[in-house]
Amino acid sequence: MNIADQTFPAVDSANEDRAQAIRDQLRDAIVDRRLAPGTKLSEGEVGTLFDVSRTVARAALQMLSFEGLVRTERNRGAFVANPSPEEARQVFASRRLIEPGIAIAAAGRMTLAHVVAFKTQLEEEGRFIAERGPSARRSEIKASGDFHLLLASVAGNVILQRFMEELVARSSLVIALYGRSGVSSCGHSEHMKILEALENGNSERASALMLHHIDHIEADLDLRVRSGPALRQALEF
Amino acid sequence: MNIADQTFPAVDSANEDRAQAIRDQLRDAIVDRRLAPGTKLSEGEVGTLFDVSRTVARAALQMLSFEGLVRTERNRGAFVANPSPEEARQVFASRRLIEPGIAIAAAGRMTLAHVVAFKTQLEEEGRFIAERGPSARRSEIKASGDFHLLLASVAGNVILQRFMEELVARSSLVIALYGRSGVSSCGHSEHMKILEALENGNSERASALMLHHIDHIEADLDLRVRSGPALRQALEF
DNA sequence: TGAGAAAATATTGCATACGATTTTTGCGAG
DNA sequence: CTCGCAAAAATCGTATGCAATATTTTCTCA
Repeated sequence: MNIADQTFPAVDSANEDRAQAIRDQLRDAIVDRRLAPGTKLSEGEVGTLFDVSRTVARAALQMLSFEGLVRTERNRGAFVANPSPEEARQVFASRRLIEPGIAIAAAGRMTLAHVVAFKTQLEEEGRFIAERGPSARRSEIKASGDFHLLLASVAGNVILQRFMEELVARSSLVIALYGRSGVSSCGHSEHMKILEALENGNSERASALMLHHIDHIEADLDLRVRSGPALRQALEF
Repeated sequence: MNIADQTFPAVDSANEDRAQAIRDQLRDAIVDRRLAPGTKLSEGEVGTLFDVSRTVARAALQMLSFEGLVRTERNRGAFVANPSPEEARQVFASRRLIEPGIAIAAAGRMTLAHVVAFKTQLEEEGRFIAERGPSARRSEIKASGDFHLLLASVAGNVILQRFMEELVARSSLVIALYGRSGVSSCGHSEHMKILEALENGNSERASALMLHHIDHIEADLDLRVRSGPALRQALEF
């Protein structure tokens, strides 16, 4: 249940910015659902948990707020974001607009090292799908997102890479809230097909496959407004 | 004229977050070049200037840092960003990817009110072009960006809208650094043509015009590495 | 017993304090 | 006069304190 313990030792970033390290750990926790949407993240609690003052905890929360992973209300505090169906649609609309282009850019820059990295990534992704249990499930969600982030890094545009980081993180949140089944196994094969197109330098095909892939992910969502979450949300739960 | 007015009431902004207000003012100052790239923005100075403590000044600078408008170095402070030619290319590559899609989305959502807003915007834009003097020049740059932001707000995707806010702001910085001529007068006529296509619901044409428009803006840049700026940058100027 | 008010408690927003790091200044040697 | 180095000043990173706001608990009274 302890968020700090579960994640990396974070030895490397000890020297670096502490707020950023906390941000990263909290983001991981949000993305793979150890922190449920709506959960309150009080400055004091985060601070004591990571053994820093409220000042730096606050900075970390502010970063997450910029990324849309946390919603902050004045004088009330920070909460893990609870994206509405409309927000969910906008997340995927944004991805449909951006990711096909990223796939094209990446196709033109693939090196052997990139191919190896993708293969490693997909292998890990497959391993988590094979495993059972909630922990593997979480790792699977994360790995699935990592495929898209790897692609963005290959594309070589740091601005788009950052946009994708935000979109992938928010997608995880959306899937956590509105996901129907584990589309992931299906997604895995689509990832492999995309890699194949990238390897062949077939940018058009990679782009088209990516578009379909995003459509499939979104199609698995149930974005009808449900009384359950809405009620809970209204009650600030 | 002001996009914020168009979308939110934003009247209680004074009551709201002060850091955000400072962020907005600093961003305006950066975007229309009252603050030159490389200028140091010390927390204390910003704080006294806006009559707040360093805490909130720091928060404002952190926000600008996320948007890529200022670069912060640990233990050294915040500086108005000084984008490299490579960063400049990435900004425009991102815009080429996103804005045609935004134009298509906007074309499908244009209302009469939107058309009126655009007409008002373009009229103002034209007024600044006609005027002379550095002040009008600055207003012209800002107005030109506002056209793109207005389009993004019409598209109705708040995520993409935020991305565009960042990209437009960074573009202003890039144009300030690498702009050759005032392409703006040419840009103005292109804006008008885009609006025409939007009015007619011709989304394909609006999208294509937008792509060319971005190309034209970028074509006006001189992105060759020059000894002057590079040297100055190396010397932390 | 239940509803509403009032007090107690918790949490945030912001300012300030202090050690750490960087930058500038002052000064003497070459 | 310039260079190098040490002291001083400035600036940053972070903790903490206080007032304002929100939340919870308790108490009162119908």
